[in-house]
Amino acid sequence: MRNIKNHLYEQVARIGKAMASPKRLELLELLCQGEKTVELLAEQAEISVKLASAHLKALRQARLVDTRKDGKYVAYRLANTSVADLWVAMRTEAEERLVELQVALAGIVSHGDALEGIDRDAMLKKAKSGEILILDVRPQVEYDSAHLPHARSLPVDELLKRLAELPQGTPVVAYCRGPFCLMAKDAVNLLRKYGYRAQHLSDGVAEWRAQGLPLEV
Amino acid sequence: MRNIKNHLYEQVARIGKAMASPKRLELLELLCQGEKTVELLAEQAEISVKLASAHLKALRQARLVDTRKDGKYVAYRLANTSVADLWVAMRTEAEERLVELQVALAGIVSHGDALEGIDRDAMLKKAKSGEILILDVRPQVEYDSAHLPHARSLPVDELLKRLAELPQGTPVVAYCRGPFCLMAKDAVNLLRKYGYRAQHLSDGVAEWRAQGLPLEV
DNA sequence: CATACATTCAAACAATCGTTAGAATAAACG
DNA sequence: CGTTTATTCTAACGATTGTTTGAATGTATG
Repeated sequence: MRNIKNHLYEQVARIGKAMASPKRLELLELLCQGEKTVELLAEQAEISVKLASAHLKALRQARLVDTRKDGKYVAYRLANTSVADLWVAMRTEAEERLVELQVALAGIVSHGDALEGIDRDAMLKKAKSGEILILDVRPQVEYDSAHLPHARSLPVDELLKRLAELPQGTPVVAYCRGPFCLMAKDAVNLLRKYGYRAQHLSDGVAEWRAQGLPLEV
Repeated sequence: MRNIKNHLYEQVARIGKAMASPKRLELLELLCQGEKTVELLAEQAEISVKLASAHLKALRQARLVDTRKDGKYVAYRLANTSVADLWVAMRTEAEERLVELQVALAGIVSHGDALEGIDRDAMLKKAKSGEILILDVRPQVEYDSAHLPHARSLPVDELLKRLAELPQGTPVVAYCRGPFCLMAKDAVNLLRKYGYRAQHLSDGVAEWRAQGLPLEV
């Protein structure tokens, strides 16, 4: 009786343990942006390939991610979009409960920089009509994997040299991988320096989807 | 830059770490049933009071639970119902992903015993009209804290001696703390032995609420 | 077939965690 | 005021985890 119960909770704790490491959470968030190789994940999470491999193994043992051999490479992807939802739920809980996190987040976002208390449907409508421009500043491959409706891809690395592509006078809403990703914030800073009206949206595709909103592929 | 990011993920990992221990998960589930003292939690989770206290401390440091001094006792409660939602989300993910858990759960529930693929609104309607009887077999105090609409309290310990209270011929749907709790299953076995038509519902109040369904207090 | 390369495995270390036992608080009650 | 009872703190241990290093696997490509 007690043994059975222990076993049940131990199984759930496997999921918890997999999500109990900051590095693994970062890897999960990266995987929310689409399938990636070990090497790419290691680079983007700024850890060694070996360490990334070890953490990915832990995630795979908890069945949160799956692998696919692609020639020489091993591509990792989320086992299911519900894993992204769980990540978003846990991060949201942390944002609500942990003052330290609130402070840290407040520290990196300047006032007026972020779009808050948004009506997302209204935003989409404006984007559709061209009243605003939604800019996906993540790497192109992540945009290709999935992106917000009506969003245009313009990776933050290329933003400066491709500024001319942007319509003058149209307010820009930039987004990236989510609230912990600083690319959109950087993009907004740069855009403003060049005279654009720009704000960033803290949502990434995972947050968007978790709210039941549509995505484009 | 990297330090900031590390700090952000570390904060979220605090929530993950708190939910990475089977005992703590069991305590969380118990707290989903309402406020409880350390002693009661220790008893119900079948661990020492000291260990319960240590685990509760960890949960409190992750801000998942709050305490309230009640005279001689310290009462713990969930910091918010969203914590229960997170527990349900994580458990659901585990049920979907982990074969070991599926096997274990299948092993404890006999065929035809559980109510599956239910229309919950239809069930409530039947309960309201008296066509079926929803039985809350948890301890009375947990029923008092919150329970399913139209449910009647009849703790499993008292079921045998209070059998007479049940209307003859009305099918019974018993529920308890959730899918990992075996009280409803026990109740169903006992009821059937005495000629009642009975099935158990794997939902507890946390699962019910997580689906956005109403509760009574 | 041999080489290069991506990835994983194995071993090792320090750091952290789960658990128990013993001491310390802190509040109620006689 | 001292005793009892509930809870927490401290210290200690063995077990587990995160990380690095070096070796091993497996797969494309020349």
